[in-house]
Amino acid sequence: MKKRELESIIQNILDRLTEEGRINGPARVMLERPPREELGDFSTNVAMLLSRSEQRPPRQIAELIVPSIDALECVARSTVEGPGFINIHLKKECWYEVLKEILEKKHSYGDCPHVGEGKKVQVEFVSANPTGPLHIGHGRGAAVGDALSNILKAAGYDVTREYYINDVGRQMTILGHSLYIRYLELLGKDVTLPGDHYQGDYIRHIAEEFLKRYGREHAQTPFDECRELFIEFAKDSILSGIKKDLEDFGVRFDHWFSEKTLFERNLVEATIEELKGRGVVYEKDGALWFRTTMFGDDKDRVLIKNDGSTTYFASDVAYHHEKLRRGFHTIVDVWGADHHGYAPRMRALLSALGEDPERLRIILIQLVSLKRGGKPVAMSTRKAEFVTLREVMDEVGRDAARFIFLTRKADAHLEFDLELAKSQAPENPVYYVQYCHARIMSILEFARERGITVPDTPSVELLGRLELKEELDLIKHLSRLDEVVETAATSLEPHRVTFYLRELAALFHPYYNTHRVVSEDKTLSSARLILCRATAEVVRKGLGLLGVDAPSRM
RNA sequence: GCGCCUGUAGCUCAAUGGAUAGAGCAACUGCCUUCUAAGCAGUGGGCUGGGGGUUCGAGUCCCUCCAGGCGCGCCA
Repeated sequence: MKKRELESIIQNILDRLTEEGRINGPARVMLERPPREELGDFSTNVAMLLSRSEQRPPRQIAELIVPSIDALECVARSTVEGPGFINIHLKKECWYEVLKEILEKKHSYGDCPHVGEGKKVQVEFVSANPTGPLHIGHGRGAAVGDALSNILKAAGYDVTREYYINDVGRQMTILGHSLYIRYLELLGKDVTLPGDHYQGDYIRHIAEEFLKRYGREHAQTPFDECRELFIEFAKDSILSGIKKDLEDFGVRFDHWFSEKTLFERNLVEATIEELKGRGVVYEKDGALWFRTTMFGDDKDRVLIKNDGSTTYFASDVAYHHEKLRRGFHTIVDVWGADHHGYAPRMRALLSALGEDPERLRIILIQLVSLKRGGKPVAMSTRKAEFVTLREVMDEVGRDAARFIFLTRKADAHLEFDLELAKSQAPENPVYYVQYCHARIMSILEFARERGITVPDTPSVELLGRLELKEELDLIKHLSRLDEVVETAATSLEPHRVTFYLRELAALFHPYYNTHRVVSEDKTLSSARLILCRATAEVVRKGLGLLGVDAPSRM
């Protein structure tokens, strides 16, 4: 029995009672889980919600509803408790169908296509400037954005993953010039890298590549005559490094959107014209302003500076206009938390264009504080002392890194301890869940060797052998996967899946420890193997949503 | 000064406005001749930063104060 299913059954009961005039209704039935298991499998507060309009105490209303619920096929009993909760205990036979469903649907179990209904959603994440390698903070953004994309897809959305490349502007010039200086340095010239340039060693490495490709060809060329060459070379080199890092991290984007193309296609200009047409821009002090204060922003924002160049914000405006034009129902932007101040002006843009600002959903990724054996690791982007995603991946492994990034809400600070993440000790959370899967695979292998079969379409009699409380608890938890996917998708909170998986593993491990799956009792073994298979299926599915492998052996 | 975020067990964090607020780690005590001990069983741990309000009901919503973080450029 699935929550959603029972919900609609009980909704029908209330609609009928309303029709019959026994209550004034209408009421929306929402099922929830009681805090303690003695209180039943599900509960509803509908009587309490009706109390006001009915002018009666909630318990009285509840008593009126309960008989109809009690009469349902799958209900063992339902009771009124506390201030007016209706608690529902289901018959255990109703839970077995969950196992059948899992074995039938396999990898698609847990999907809930009715949530997204195929609506187009774009998730833009990472979008780090192509001026240096990805650091650990980008890694968190990548893990969150990618897992969220997986979850949205499972929830029935048509998802596009996009990376926005800031490949124009002053910092690109500085990047190119940094490479130029390092190149001259390699040629033995007496040059120094200005303080506002990129200091990292990676520029030196790029300079070596440049030297290999072009030799001494540009030893005498003034920067102004070869800037594009240096900029492009540095950018391409860094970008391909970023792509490689992300690929190794298990993240693949559908689109790499270049800011430069916005200008090439005149989209920045066109968007500004559109805003002009809507009467939300004005000139002041020689600059062109977007009146974002009309839509809840603190102050108006400049689009075109008094020197005639456009601002970074102007590009963003054009980019988001373009996102809307591409027909995305919802646009998800994953930003570093330090950019939170940009939210009001971006929402203002949607409002100004006559769109519902709710179509833009912003996820803020809080800082990762890196530790090593409990001691903080200093990070400063300026000095290029930061720890790169590559280093973290190499040291702790992809799975551990991704899983740990997803153990917290995105907007909560995350403490990432390198020692802990790479340790193969119990305190490492990723192994707890993966081990559950590996363990089950091993049990299935063991059973196979003994010739014990696991039917694909088990009979109810066979499943009826699963009578232990631990077994029913496991099944009930397995039944919740689609609820978790739905909530994670609508709230844009992938960490919910992580918590769900930990709970699932926490039900399986003790079960394994106290009861033998494979025993002399052939039918019982068979039934338990089905439960194991279903559990493994759900673990694999859940880890897959997080982008983490489910190993068969550990 | 203004705005946003955070404040929950010793530490790191959970908890669609629901009932007696939960995990993990750390601490302590046990369990491998068995389908994987990367596991399990047990023990302690709390005025959810303070105060007010909204309502049947608040960790959750509103106001206020306190503490911490971040943001407040014709920078990118």
